[in-house]
Amino acid sequence: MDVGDEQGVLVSETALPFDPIAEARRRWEAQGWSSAAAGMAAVTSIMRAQQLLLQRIDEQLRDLELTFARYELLMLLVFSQRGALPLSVIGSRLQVHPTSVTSAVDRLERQGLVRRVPHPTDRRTKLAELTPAGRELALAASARLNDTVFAEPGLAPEEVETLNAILRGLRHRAGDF
Amino acid sequence: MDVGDEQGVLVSETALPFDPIAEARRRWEAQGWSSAAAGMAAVTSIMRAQQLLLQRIDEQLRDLELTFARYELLMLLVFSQRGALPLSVIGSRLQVHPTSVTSAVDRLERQGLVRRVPHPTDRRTKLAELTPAGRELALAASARLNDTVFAEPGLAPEEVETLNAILRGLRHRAGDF
DNA sequence: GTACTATCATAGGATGTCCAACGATGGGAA
DNA sequence: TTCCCATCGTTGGACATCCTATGATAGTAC
Repeated sequence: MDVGDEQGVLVSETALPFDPIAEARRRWEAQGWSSAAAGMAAVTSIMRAQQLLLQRIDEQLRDLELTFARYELLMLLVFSQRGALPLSVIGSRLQVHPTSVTSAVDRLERQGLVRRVPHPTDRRTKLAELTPAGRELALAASARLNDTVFAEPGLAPEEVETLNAILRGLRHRAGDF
Repeated sequence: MDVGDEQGVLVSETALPFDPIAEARRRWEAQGWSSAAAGMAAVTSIMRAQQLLLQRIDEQLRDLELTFARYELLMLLVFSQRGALPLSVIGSRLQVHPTSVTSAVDRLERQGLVRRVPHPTDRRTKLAELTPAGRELALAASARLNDTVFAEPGLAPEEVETLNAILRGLRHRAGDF
């Protein structure tokens, strides 16, 4: 009769009666760590926001048997000229460790969404090449994510742009580009 | 002679000659997905910012044999009245799945930083209780993180507050509190 | 008072991330 | 040419996260 936890638990069952990050910040201040309190709150907020968004995204991708990590890899190939890129280039662009690329390509290959092909001149290098099924699935996943998450991320349009500007600076200073 | 990759690889070796997220946004626009482009950029930026911050934090915690997940759990106990909380409460406060709590407490217990003790009245429940070593290590880790990350997260003070306000709204609307 | 349902913690499995180490290949220096 | 070192991808291991399912206990409904 009542709502319960029909399908996805998704951790979100529990709404706290207060903001846990604001609470942590008050404790930081009370501890005498005032100069770090605001930064602690910001870092923790980013961690939590990432977790929330990732859960929303993965929930949308579940029927398609994709995750955000593999979706990002597919889209990188979709936007590449030949639908194929060296694994090392994929790692640089997605900013993940080489072993993460190997792992993701392993799964995508098992799903028939990607193929490993040799590099034309460098025998050390392998290319991940999109299959027709991979391209099709990537576009279907984009349509769904655009509608359900990206078009309405839970922020006002001007907040979205403010966030983009601030985080662009953070990424730049961290040496991303 | 040159810099190279002395100790930590940390993925960060590769600085791209352009902003990969701005590039993705341009492609979204070109694809006709304009209404979702800004949100896609924001979501991706949050993902990347989280990854960068987590790497900085875990790098600082490595000598202490801690990770951010276990550090957060320890600090939650430090700030609790009795230095002990039910595992279910820990899960609610940290917003993670019950199995993640079990896993983290397992490791902390193996490290001698936490003890499992029975709940006084509810025999289903177990409490994670801080040991003296756990409390001491949590404070040492806080000192280090305050100095190296939280006090200087890579953002101007007013950006930190803007971020906090925007992400507080996001978390609230997602049902966190 | 008994039966149903909810809650608590856990086990097992999947995924993604990192690190350390390895074999194969490429390229530059002596 | 030969040697040294960088680069590329992979394997194996650690950690964190989620999901599904399970057993034990608590609380409620009849």
